[in-house]
Amino acid sequence: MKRSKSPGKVAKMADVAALAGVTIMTVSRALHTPSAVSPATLEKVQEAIRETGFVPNYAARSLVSQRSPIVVALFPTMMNSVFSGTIEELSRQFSAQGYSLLLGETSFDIDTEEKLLSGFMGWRPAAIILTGSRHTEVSRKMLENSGVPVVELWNLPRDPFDLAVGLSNHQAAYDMTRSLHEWGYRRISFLNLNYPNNDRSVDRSAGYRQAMTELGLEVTPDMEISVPFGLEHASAAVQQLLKITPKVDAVFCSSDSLAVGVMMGALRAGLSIPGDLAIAGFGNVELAATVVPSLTTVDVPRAQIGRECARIIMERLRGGYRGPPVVDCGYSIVRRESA
Amino acid sequence: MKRSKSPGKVAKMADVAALAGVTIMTVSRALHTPSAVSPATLEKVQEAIRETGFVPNYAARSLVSQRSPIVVALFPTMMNSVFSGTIEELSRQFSAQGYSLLLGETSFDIDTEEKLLSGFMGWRPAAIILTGSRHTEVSRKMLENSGVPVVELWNLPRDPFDLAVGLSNHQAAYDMTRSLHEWGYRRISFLNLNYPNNDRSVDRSAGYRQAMTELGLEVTPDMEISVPFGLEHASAAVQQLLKITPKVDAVFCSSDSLAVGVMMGALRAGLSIPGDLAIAGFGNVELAATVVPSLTTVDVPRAQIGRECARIIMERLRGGYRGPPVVDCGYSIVRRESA
DNA sequence: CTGAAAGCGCTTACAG
DNA sequence: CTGAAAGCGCTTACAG
Repeated sequence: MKRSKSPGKVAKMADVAALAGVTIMTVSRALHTPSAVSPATLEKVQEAIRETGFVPNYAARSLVSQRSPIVVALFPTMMNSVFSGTIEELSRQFSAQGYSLLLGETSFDIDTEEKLLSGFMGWRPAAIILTGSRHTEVSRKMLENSGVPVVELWNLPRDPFDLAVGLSNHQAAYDMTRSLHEWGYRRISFLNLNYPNNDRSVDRSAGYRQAMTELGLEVTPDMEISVPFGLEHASAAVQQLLKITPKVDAVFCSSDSLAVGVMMGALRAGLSIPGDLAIAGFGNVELAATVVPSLTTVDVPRAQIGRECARIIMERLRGGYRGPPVVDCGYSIVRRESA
Repeated sequence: MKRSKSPGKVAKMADVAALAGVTIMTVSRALHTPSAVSPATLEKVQEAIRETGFVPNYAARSLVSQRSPIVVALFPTMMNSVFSGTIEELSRQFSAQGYSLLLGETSFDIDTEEKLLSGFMGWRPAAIILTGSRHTEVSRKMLENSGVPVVELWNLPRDPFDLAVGLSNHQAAYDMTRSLHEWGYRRISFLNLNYPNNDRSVDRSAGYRQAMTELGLEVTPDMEISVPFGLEHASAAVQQLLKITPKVDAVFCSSDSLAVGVMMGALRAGLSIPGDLAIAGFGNVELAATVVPSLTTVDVPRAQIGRECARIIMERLRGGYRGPPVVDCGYSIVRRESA
């Protein structure tokens, strides 16, 4: 082990100041407003910082300045490239502004969300980003007490807690269902995730149903199938799809992950796609364009959602966000081979 | 907006103490050593905490206690379910111990790693988790100065910076190459990621080469192909594979993501798998078992890596890790339809 | 079982 | 352009 264990010798501002022959005030200024320090002094201080390897202590800084460079962001899962795209962008944007992202994974569960939130609250985050708009009462209380900007992602809530950035899941699902109809499919089934507090799922289901009703297409109870998150569940759902009578000719999946699972299950069952069964997804993840057959899906601007979210938070923190509380990033239908 | 903007009214310990009619010392004790407080007082304090919605300020706590409940973890990408599995487990383990994970994404770049590290250092993390064992000089300096446990994941470095948890990528690639040979393949190509500082890639390539040499199989320069991260690049690599003469009968990919990309490119080119081209991956992500044809791959115990990492860090922090600095979590060859 | 004092490492105002 | 003082919200020792 080449490590020289050296506990306690982490440089603090006083060490830098001593080395540079100034007070800590000057070091602090050299860090924050270098223009307010004479060039010669600045040089000395910077040299001392280099030599000591000094990194300011954020705990001390945020305690006294009453501002925290932390933004909390909670997502249902990180195993999904739909969310990863947004996370990546959020991370990039906030890093550039000097903030760190404290990420949490709720597993689609609002009680887990509450637990994570109460743990993260101790950091007095500058802003809080959540997925969806269903939260426990305790969570709402904490968010309210915090007094910081709260952004709900991925949907357009009628009554946002504070701010929201996303798309109309209802409208997108409605459009995709109508598109499938336009492309000639009539017996359209809907495959969903079975998490009750997932407002995206609920809205997509409603959009699907509204379109089906308007189109005069029947939706029997067996046509709406719900499964847990995970490829194998989606793949297994093909057996349920095959039992529906009369036979369905298309399945619209609430996520690309579900759609790929179904596609693989269908291929394995010897079905031809889209001949025997058309498949549509939601999200337009990287795999959707690559898989064979390529996946028809709803493109969600995940990077843009992250960007807009970061933007309105920064504007709010600087005191002046005057835009609408709910930002619509839109979506688009992408037709490929699977439907 | 139902939000009652209420800046500055976040409860602190003094508010709780006042409400409960005790001093902040007693509140602090009620939080940390409830058994040291009389039942009646404890009850009063807990009631006051509930009423005020008090959450302790971690900045203040960690400043005075000189310990931070933050663990920094840097990964090349979060878009990869191989890493997500480890991240999930790390997050679970550390949450249970009262630590928060500060996650960063290096994009396979050690300069980005350095930048993230210097930003996160200000939190005086309790431990630092990195992927791989190539780091810049500046990073090494910072890690050394920090004096905290550093764990390098995903490989078994001969000379770890401090601690390491992973598997032998060299050995695993060697085994897979020999397995492919055993299964009858002779012209085995290797598809890699083209990031120079990715020690996993380098080791896998070396393992492949060693096996090929031992088996007396030729490796011409065109048989080792490198592409950037991203499905489309892997898919496009099929064109290069087809140009190799004499024809290759198998391609061993340095990750499942690459393998799935190649598989899709091959299917699209009308090749039959494994008849025209056998494919093997590395990682055993969820998709590997589901995709058609299912993917032969190297199973990497990603959750176990996270668990072991958390375990040795916690033991070290409690003063007594006496195990080996490098923990081998092993791997296994999983044969499926693609080879 | 409870409390008074000191102080963690910085930044914020205010002087000079 | 530089510095002396106060204090952020807690925990750590030490008294009682």
